[in-house]
Amino acid sequence: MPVSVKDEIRASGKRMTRTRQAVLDVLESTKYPLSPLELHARLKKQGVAIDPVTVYRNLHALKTIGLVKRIKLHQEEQFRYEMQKGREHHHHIRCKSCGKIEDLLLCPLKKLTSIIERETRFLVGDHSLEFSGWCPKCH
Amino acid sequence: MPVSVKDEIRASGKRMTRTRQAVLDVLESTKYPLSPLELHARLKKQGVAIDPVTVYRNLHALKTIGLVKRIKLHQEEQFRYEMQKGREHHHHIRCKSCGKIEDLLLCPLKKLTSIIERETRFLVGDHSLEFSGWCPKCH
DNA sequence: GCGTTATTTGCAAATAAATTGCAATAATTG
DNA sequence: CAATTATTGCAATTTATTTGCAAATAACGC
Repeated sequence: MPVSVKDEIRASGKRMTRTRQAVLDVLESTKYPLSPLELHARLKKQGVAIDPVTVYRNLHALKTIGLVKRIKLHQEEQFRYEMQKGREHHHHIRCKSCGKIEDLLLCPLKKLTSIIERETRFLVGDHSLEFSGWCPKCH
Repeated sequence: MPVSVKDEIRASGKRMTRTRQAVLDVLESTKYPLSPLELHARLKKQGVAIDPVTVYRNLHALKTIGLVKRIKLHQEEQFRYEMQKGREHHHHIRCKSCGKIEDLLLCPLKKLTSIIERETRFLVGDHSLEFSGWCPKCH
């Protein structure tokens, strides 16, 4: 049987709360990574009473468990979060004009790790790749 | 004859000042991108009297002209700046443990633009790629 | 060189994103 | 249902960055 999100939270010693569930629901239903304050704004619009600090803390907690991933797009000032559980490895493209963000499912980098490890003597753990340009509406 | 940095600054209507020169000198002599406050700390250590705000403003101005590039590594909170003029297209690798940053001269992405443009209907302008892992000292 | 003018600088203050302390609240366990 | 421990909200703090404004200083013409 599949391990539910709630099970994973409980297994880590954390609890499933009303606000935590609401944060997860928004992340699950959004197709691109959200900043903590964007996420808070959505909850507010839905009528969910929650303090911005609580959003920050929940995202941090969920990241610690590995349920969500924190990313920073290289033109932006804030962090963004997206669901990690059940999602394929992917990257993003962001419109320089309107800021629209989309997922990219391709990844040309899987074969590259050994080359980089040989060149730099680093042990490679992760990578981030981001494209930017202009979305269909903006060009 | 080659166009000097000072020429480019003058050509844009800006001026070459003592502090601007000092900021450029540090950027030219550093092999990895610096945050504004790191850069300010180096100047201070060198005995250059300069306000942090002036570092910020100079970096902004130099970026506007295209002499320097502003980047954000995806694990970090602050922006970093590096010389752009005369530098090859490159990416970075950052140690998850000590934060050490190195340049990577390879770029496997040049051929990918057309595939992404077809898939997303974005017009691709730029990309950023970053690896993270553990540097030789940290593993 | 000297004065004029527009850019640049330093200081103080303002923003914006994220974090922390603490008392009150709410979710689990027995 | 009571006891324990995680979580929440609020206020305050920290960190990175930006802005307003008066004083300082490059650059240009004479």
